[in-house]
Amino acid sequence: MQAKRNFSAKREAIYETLASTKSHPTAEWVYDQLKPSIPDLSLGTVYRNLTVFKELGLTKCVGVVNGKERFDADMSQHPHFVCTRCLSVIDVPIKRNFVDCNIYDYVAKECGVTVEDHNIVFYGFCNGCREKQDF
Amino acid sequence: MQAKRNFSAKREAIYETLASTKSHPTAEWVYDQLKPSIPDLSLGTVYRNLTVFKELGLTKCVGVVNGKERFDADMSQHPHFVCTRCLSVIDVPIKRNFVDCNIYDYVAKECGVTVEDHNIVFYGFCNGCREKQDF
DNA sequence: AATATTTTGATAACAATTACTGATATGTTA
DNA sequence: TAACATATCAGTAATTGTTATCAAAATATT
Repeated sequence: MQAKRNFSAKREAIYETLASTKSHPTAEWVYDQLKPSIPDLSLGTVYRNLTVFKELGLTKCVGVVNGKERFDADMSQHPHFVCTRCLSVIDVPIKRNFVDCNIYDYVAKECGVTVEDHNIVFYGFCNGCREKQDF
Repeated sequence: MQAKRNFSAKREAIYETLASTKSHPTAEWVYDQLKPSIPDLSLGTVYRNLTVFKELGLTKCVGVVNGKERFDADMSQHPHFVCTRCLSVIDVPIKRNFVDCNIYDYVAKECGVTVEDHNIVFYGFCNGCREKQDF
């Protein structure tokens, strides 16, 4: 369990909303979730705090889907699947990492760079979308 | 060698610009490259044709870096490295694919989806950026 | 040549995100 | 407690990458 942070009520609410979903939401989705219970919440505040969380290493961006940044509070290294039909983003559960330090070293050597992180995204369509449509 | 396509002069020029660079440029970079030799080129035309190429399967988007879409005419499956300092995008050369059909099957089964494509991106800093700055 | 189709430049529209500003809340110090 | 400094915020304006519109120009077709 993480030590209590002295976040403002709104910052805490934004973080909790992000931490309690696996939907990898957009900033606007977080805003829409909280607006009913926090009527004076501003969309700018959501954006501002998502940036704060990124700086604090509490969240990361899992990519830009259809022009919208998608956020994740699950900082464990795991790939994602993006349904190119409904644009949902799904965690790919892994037993152990697809990508290990050897690959970082390989990329470092091949490209003449220092590797700090990586991101794996699969694309396709989810079963919900297959049922709805014929391909 | 690819058969001659009956592309318009501008479409051809845009494609050639993209095909002859490994910089994974933005739409605007392509525009800036061509503007001197094609003074009446419009930025909209570049965007329009980049979309056409995507539909024709001639190019793909390698991701969105700092809010800008980065394009690649190299359709072979290969990972990319993004320097988070200078935002350059570098091809990672591979002998054989990191990700094979077995992994597609694995993701399909674990997530209940159909996998059509994937994208691997490494992040870090390139040697140029290391030399310029102390970290 | 007459007509249809494609492509284009210029511009406006759009949408996601960021910047700004003054107000409010919170923390600190004495 | 009061006085001050700092952090956070709402509301709005500005910015920016991208897309849509539309009439003109180029090209293809008959």
